[in-house]
Amino acid sequence: MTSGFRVLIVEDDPSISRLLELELRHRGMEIQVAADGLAGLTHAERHRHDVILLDILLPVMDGERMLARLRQQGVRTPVIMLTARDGDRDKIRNLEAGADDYLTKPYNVDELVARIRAVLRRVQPDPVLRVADLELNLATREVHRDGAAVELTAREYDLLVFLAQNARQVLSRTRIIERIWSENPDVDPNVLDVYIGYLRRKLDRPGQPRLIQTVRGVGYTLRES
Amino acid sequence: MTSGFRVLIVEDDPSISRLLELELRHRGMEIQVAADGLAGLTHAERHRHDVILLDILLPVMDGERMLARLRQQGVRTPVIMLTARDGDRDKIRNLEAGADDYLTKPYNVDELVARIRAVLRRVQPDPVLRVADLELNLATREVHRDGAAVELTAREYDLLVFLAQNARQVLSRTRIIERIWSENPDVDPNVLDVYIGYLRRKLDRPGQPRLIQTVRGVGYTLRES
DNA sequence: CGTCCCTGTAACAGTCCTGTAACAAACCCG
DNA sequence: CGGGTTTGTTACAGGACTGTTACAGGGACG
Repeated sequence: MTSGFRVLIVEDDPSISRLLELELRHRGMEIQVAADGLAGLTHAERHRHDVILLDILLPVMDGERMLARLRQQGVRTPVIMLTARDGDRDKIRNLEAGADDYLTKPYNVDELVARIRAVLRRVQPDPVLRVADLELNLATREVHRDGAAVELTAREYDLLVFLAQNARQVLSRTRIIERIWSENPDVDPNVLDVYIGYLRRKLDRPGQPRLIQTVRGVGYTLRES
Repeated sequence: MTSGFRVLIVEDDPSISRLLELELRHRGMEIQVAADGLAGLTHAERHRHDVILLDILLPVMDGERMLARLRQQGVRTPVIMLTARDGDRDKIRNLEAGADDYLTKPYNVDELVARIRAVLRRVQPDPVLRVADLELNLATREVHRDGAAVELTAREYDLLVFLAQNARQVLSRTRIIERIWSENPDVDPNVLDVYIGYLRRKLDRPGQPRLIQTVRGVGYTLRES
């Protein structure tokens, strides 16, 4: 599977980019789209992608120049060129500019996916939930805060996952308790405060902003600032 | 976290729609079913759904036409196409008509649920209430005035939301108190003035027009000028 | 069968919100 | 202009809500 991969599509024809977007998203990838070379460059600099699909013919800044700039700035994200042209000369130029592969029109989606996989040649990453500098590996149940491993008990972990899955949302005390203590829905509600306390003690280092915020009279929320 | 979502299924084969209905309802979603495109269109126009599952092959009006009409009328509800066909041509056409994802037969319910969640996650922006330069994020309970974050207590927030939900309307003092102090309906009515004062102190910067207006002898109203 | 650690309860401490009260200001109307 | 009514402001005490710690029971595991 290819799920979890972040793909940047730089393509000015919406009917093509939209199709690619849908297809790749359908296969579980996260997609961003840029409609010209400059926007693509900005995107690529600001975010980390696993692969970039780059059309040659683009307004504002063409694919070749964009690629050249990108490499010049040390961005090594693999690039697959999308092109109508099929001449050897162009292929050579693209590869010299730092492309990793290319695909000629008309695009066959299955072939494209195969090439993406080939280019990545990476193991499927575990599903990871990230909020600020918190990382929850949902496959291994490992937890890291600011790179440091954190050991959690089952209850603590479930609670943290629920908070992280609803990051930024304010979750009411009752909703959290219903969800995390569903086997025994009328536990002493104070147990929630206790476990929030456990999590804070394990997650927050003095000096860092505290990750779990109290919203007095309502509940709790997990957020950055 | 799919509970509470409203799903419209447009599918003419009862054995399929019934199965989907049971499965999704079992997961806590609210289901409506329409058996042809025209009925589906009517449903979709009359009610608000969180996602529409749309079969391509339908009597009376096929899925593509229904989708096109829907989009034409400005309905932006996410649509997942259910289809037996798997050709690129069809995909392109659906995409252009405004579909958000698709699923090919035979349907796997878990996959369908995953796609529903994905679509909801992608599409659903936080519900935000805007009045003039005031922004209330009802999901995160964040409040901004003219871009600046404002910290409110629970009572203050509830009061402001009520005012904002009825912006421009003049709300009588009794109505506000009945609503916001419903647990204890015979508080000293002065408490309302006090809390209006708190809100003004936090929301208004000297120089800005004051957001909450007094309507003497009646109550208060939230409006622009 | 024993140990260890997780879990939930309980009791207490601390914080911050809330509503009251008293007074000041603004407004209305004669 | 002046009295009366309505609204605004401030200070404050009580209390609701949250945080913390200690501990007993019980389950998992060897």
